[in-house]
Amino acid sequence: MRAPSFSASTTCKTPCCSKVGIKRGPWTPEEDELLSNYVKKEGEGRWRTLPKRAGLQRCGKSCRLRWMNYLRPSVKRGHIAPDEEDLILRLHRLLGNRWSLIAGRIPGRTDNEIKNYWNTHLSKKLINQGIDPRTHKPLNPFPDSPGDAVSNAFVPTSNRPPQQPYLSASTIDKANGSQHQAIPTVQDDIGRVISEQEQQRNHPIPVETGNWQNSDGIMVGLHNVSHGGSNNNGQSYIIDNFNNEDMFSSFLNTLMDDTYASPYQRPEAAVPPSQLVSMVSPAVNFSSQGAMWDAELVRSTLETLGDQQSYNTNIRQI
DNA sequence: AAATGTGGCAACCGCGATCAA
DNA sequence: GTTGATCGCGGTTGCCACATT
Repeated sequence: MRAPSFSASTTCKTPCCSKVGIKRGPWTPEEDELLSNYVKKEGEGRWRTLPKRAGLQRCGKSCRLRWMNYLRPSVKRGHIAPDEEDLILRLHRLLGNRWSLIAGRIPGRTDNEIKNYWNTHLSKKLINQGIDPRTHKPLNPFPDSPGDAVSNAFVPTSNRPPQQPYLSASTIDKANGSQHQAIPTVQDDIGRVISEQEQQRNHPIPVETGNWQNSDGIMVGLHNVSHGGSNNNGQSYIIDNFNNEDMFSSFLNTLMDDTYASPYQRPEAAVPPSQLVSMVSPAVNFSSQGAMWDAELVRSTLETLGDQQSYNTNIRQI
């Protein structure tokens, strides 16, 4: 918590924060009430002019943050339940540090809360379990160990030099400056696709948080795929323009399914190659329509898992 | 009991994206 | 096409509370 203060001039360059006399620091109950009443009456948005209209000596950004992270009625406060924690872990593995996207799939939780929880609890927990919280891969220096099989399931190994850490594109960008072009990861691509989907719909894509059965034939028969995502190497992943939300949610759930995406709680659980094949083969079927699962990823995953038969049967001839 | 260290988290900051003029 | 305002996001800071020395 910060001590309350009034800014004479801040380092924030936006006009809303450069005003002299803007209050900073923790919010008082009176301010909360003013803001809460105003937003309930007038609705969200127009944050720039809101403070004046609501009678607050705060900048618009501060008002928005307070509303979004604390005052919104839908915000659920308090202890993060084990199932929420598992969901955060799986979504982070899928999406990286895209806190707003993760928060959009955990009802009542804010991006700030999830980010804080990750930084203070989950990253340490993973380290204690010998898992790199950035990459979700084992911290051990032997990348060919069996434990990597699960982690490699969604890592485009062909896109990056061997043993290079699985950093997000933005992290690589910042670390390298403009010297090197960032390599988009699968997390980046999936995050981008989800963002685009959500922008088209103007609301988050719902995701079931309960048990999800990875039945045979999932996504079989999915059509109307107009184009797929691709990285700098021209490799395609998935998948734009699902023809309805349920299919996209099913796909996302497929990626998050415990049987192959949650090694944290059940590290002994093996990934059945046949399950991976059933997961990816429908996407491969789409290749003729312009979208496909990265074949190299499928190949390397299945080969790592040592199931050449499934690979030969389901993938190679396509 | 006082000093110091650490954890937790609300709030701030700066940047990029978007949009309207 | 350009510019400026605004919004939203992710990273970071700084303060309080509690634990440890």
